[in-house]
Amino acid sequence: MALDIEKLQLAPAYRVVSDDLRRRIVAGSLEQGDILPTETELASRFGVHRSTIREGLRQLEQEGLLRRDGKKLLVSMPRQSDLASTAERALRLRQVNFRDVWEVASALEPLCASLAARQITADELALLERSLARTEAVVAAGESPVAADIEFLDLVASATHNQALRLARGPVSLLMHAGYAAIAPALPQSGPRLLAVHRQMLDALRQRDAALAEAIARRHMQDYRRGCEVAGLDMSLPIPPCT
Amino acid sequence: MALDIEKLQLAPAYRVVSDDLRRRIVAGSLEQGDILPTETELASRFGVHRSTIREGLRQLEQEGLLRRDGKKLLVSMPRQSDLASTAERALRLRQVNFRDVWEVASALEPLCASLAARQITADELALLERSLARTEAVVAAGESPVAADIEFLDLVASATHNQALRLARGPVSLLMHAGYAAIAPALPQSGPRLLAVHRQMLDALRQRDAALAEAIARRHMQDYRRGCEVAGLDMSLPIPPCT
Amino acid sequence: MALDIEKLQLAPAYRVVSDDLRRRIVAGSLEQGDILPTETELASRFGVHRSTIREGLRQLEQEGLLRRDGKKLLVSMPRQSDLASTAERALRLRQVNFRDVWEVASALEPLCASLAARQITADELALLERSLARTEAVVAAGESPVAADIEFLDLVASATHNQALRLARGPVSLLMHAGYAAIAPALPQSGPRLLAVHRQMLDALRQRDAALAEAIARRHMQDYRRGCEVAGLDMSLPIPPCT
Amino acid sequence: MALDIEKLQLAPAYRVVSDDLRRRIVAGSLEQGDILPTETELASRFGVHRSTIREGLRQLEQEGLLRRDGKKLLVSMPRQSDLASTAERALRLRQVNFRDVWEVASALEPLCASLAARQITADELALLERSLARTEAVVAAGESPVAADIEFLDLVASATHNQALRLARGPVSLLMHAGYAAIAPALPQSGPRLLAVHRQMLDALRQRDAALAEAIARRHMQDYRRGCEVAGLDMSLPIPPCT
DNA sequence: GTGGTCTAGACCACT
DNA sequence: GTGGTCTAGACCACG
Repeated sequence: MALDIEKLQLAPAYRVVSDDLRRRIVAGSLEQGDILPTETELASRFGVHRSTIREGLRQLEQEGLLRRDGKKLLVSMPRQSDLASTAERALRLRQVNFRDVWEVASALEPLCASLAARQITADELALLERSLARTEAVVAAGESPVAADIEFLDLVASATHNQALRLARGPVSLLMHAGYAAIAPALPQSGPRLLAVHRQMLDALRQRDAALAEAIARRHMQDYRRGCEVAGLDMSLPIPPCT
Repeated sequence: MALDIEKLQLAPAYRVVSDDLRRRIVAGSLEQGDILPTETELASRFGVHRSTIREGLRQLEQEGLLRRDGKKLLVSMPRQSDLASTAERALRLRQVNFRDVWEVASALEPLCASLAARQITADELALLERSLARTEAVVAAGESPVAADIEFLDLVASATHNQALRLARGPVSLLMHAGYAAIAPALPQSGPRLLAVHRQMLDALRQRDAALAEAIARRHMQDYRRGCEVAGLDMSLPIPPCT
Repeated sequence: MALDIEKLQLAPAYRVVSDDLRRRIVAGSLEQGDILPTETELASRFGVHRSTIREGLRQLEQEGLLRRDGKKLLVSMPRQSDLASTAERALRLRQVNFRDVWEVASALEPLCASLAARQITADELALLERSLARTEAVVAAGESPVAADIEFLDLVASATHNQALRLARGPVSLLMHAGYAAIAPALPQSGPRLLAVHRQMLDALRQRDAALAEAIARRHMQDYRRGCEVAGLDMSLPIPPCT
Repeated sequence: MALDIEKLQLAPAYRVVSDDLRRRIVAGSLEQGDILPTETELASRFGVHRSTIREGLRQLEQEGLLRRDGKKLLVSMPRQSDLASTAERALRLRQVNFRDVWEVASALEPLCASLAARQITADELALLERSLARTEAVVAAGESPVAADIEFLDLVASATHNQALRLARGPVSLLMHAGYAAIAPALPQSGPRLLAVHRQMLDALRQRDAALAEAIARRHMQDYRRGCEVAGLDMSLPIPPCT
């Protein structure tokens, strides 16, 4: 009597559902923008209860592969911003400090600038110009230029057309934002200084001058560090957990 | 009779639960490794149904703040590897190409090397030595050195003690891995070459020579690009969606 | 977007276990008398908890495919007697009456006798002789001959080598037993009368005289009915639920 | 000091539960169709864990005294069909052959017919008429009349109002069905022939002619045997173990 | 919220 | 050590 018994592996129904749909999305048999059948329909197709379907869909939504638009359930790409905020939260929890973030940003932002100078389109230049105009208004009004800087840098990053780069700098950008917001009030000059940098960067990009753009970005990052020193901020301090 | 009725809390009960627990975790009153009470216990403490508790816990699990070990529910930090694999999947779906990934890696890996040279501990050096020994065995056996390279670089990244950097390079590392695996079979010299780089890097780190380590990392990244050329791989090709 | 989704079929682990083992038994890869591994061993082989194994084994035990002998778990055939007692209980619950049982017995016992006369072996004849001897002792002692009659008739039924017949008459025999036991005390002659019938039957079987054996069985059944009349028993009364 | 110690209660808790409930059912304090409290409720009433309750309930379910309808647990009688299928499986495992089954059926079906002729009600006659009409349609369509024959004979058996008889013939009927299904395709005349027998039987029952009904049933059984001969089926072959 | 299922671990009795 | 029993708690699917 030789019993050759295999180990059982039992996947719960909701995981079978989510795995099946994920496979179809990744494999391309469900394309971005496709509308899924109703939950009831899916329930009857899979032969399980609607709750089970919902449990599976929940997972895919959180992965960003599905998105709800009104009542419709659309196949979608995970949004860079969703991933960024998740990562940002994780980093804050791990008590990442300003210096760590700054170090990474110092590597990525010049790369962004350099690549953007090579890849940027006219449309993207126009977007940057509009952003610059808004920044001028903000600075003229004496308001905090932090949000404006973030917007500008995000646009530059977009202009690289490098998804991996955008994804990598996403959370770093958010955290730099937080750090900058902490010191900006103590630096009355930060607004005009920022504005000048943005103008130089836009010029460099217009001229497709990658080396110049990169140098400006590098200087911009140095400004941050100098700002911290001037403001008396210890870069070893962790960025506080938000929320 | 004047009824002063409070505005209804529109936050669903499960969100109250998850927010409360998240606050305790973030505030440190629940520490990493702590075991939560049973769901039943939580349900009675919060005065809600167990299903509600479960819904709240689910949210925290997906945030990575809770982790199940067997039946136990422990407080935990989000794992870098989880975030990395999610991000990796997203990038593959967006059909990121080898060049994009390589560009980012070329910025981050030298930074890793440089910082690691300054921050690495004796223990971490020992880990790298063991990794190198394994790589030697793998290369001697003529097996693929891809996994060994990944392991080595991950250890270097850990030695920076920079969470932001580790998180940013996580998905990039996974994708480089995939790209390297695609070309390695066509490059019989890649094993010995890799081994030499690892040895040089370990030496540089031992000597705390940041500039040298950075230079080696830069050269390592150049090797990748040259490998692609030799293997005839078009770096504009998207990395295929896995799984 | 054509979604061709298969219905999920999720078998619980304990059913996978029982189905797997049942298949092996029915297919013959586990033979009657084989000893199964311990529950703990099975649990580790299947990769599930012992409780899950027990749940699966329970099913097979109740089907009669497994039997416990001390600590050992043996592969076995379902026993006719188990099925009979289950059926007997069901019939009592449904308040089956003496007449119903008698009617069925009147059809089956003569058939038993007839077939036994054709199929009986020497060994079986010997068993019947020993049974007859015990009956003589019982009757001589003035004890109740009910059990003796049951034993004799069961032996005759066995001698038909017809499993379907044995199974069909099983519960009927048990209930006749109960009915007979109710009236026997009121019939002092029943012992000797029974003994005479057994002797005649044994003779008929020895001579392989199917017609005679059948006639004797028929008469035997008539004796039961007459006994009821003599004892003043209303055959429409239900046989009481036992236990 | 005299210690009078009672024998320990060796009955396990789950058995106390099942015995208690069985007693209530058999005694009638729980009637057929009554709904039991939830398992949780029973657990708290008996003061044991839910698993223990479940163990007890399982026993009663397998005895057929309880039945689940959706989530409800109702008191019920054991179903003849459950017992029949268990017995059928046992017989197949024991490799019962066609002849054995046929022999028993030859004794029981005529008895059914005879008793039914005496006991049948107007309602039951109407059911038989409807069954006959369906059979006519099936035969006219050239489909297999096997299921129709089973239905008709089961209705006749029901009309005897003899539970013992119905229970005894249950598994035999199932196995005859299997045997008939095996040969029916080879007998193009079997449909019309069957239809004629059903019509005659219905007439005999309408006229309450027990002797005629019995004779028709006897002939019907002979038809089966002849069918086997015509189809070239060896009646000594075992009916194969199903599933 | 209910039942079905699974895991985990414990204690006892046998042996 | 093995099986029998019991408790506890958790996950899952359904409604």
